[in-house]
Amino acid sequence: MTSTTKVVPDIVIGRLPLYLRALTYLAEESRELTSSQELSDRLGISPAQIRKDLSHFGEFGKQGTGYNILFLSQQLQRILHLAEEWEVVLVGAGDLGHALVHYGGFEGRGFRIAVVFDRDPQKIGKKLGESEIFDVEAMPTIIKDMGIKVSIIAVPASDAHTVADTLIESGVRAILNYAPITLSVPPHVQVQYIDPVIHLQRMTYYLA
Amino acid sequence: MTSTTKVVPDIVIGRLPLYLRALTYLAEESRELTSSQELSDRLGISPAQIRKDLSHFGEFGKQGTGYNILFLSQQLQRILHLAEEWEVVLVGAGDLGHALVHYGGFEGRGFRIAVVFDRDPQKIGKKLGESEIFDVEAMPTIIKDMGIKVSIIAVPASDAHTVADTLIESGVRAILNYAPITLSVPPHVQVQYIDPVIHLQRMTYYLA
DNA sequence: TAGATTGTTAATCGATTAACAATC
DNA sequence: TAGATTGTTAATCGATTAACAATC
Repeated sequence: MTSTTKVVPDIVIGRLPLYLRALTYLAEESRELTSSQELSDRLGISPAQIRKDLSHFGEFGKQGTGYNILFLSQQLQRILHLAEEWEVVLVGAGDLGHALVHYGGFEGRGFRIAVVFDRDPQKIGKKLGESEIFDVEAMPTIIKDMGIKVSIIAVPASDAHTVADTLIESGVRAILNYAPITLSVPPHVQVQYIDPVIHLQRMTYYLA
Repeated sequence: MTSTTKVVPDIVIGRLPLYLRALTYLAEESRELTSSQELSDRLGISPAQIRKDLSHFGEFGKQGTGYNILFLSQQLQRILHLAEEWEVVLVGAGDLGHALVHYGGFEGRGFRIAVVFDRDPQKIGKKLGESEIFDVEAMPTIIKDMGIKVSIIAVPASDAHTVADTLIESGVRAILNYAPITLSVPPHVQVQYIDPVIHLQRMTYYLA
């Protein structure tokens, strides 16, 4: 019998970034303390669940007082491995790629788009954000050299799986996939999906 | 005692668009039939769960044979209210707004960005996609006139809640929110969120 | 001290899975 | 008929919630 390491449920992990985001807004309001009740009001997640989620990782609050906002933020950043900034590789320099590079929301939240690839010769060599656009052919070399572990796929669906395979063989361990396909990846690789149509279709079910 | 209408769990509704997307790819391969096992292989959702999910809405397959791809697609489109195309209002004509308008992925999947708003006088009056960019001040009038029910928020976080409130008072019932804040909305309004950083932070937890 | 709020336990609730009769 | 696969039931598994002792 091997030891059964108590794993924190993935659904709990998925809520931690929401807690962190809410805490960041509270900190901007120059607040010092908060409570599971206040976080609940802001996030629509029950106070009991917030306390239970946090309890998987330690004791971060004080009875009668609540949570110190900066302290809890720091702890969540540590738990989520956001103490240092992750360099991100972006594949796809189309409209979406441009929007992502010019998006200010990565800064201060743990990520920086450090290198961009595309396969279009018209785009290769041009500057995009802090990076030049490189040929996808150069992906394995450059990604390995830079030691990049986090990626964003913003290419058409037809190219996405090939790109994912190349990213993985280049050492990438996390993929944020904007292409509307499910990727098949080995267990050590994390994948998250963003497909706006999936979200819209989920809502229209509830419309008369 | 009021009658307890058996409600289909929201988590089930959330998977239906994935089934529909997979079926669309199968149809493009000119296939006629599929099975819960094949959908499982493509989606990473168990065959039992797929069958159970579908059983909430009727019997769409044949024992020993499986599911007719076009028939099941049609049924899912009907269930999700995608038989007709929804006109969508986009608020925010920045980089993200441009990317969304030029994104080809809405067509044929039930949505069309029919009107765009921004508050920047430099942008108002210019063309974006099939719409002119209108002043956000005109939102209530135009949205009510057009009878639009579905929206996308692509403005900075600081403006997002005001925009959401205006959308709701204009009759919108579904909001896809790209701003990194949780919205507080009445129960008859659906909200879905897209924040790439949340997805990235969820993955880095698993990276050494 | 009185009031507030945590961390945790146990109960409840809900979702997933396994298994199989029905049947194409 | 033999093989395949659905739809459904019951069992299992896991997540959420309620409640409260501990304590700031």
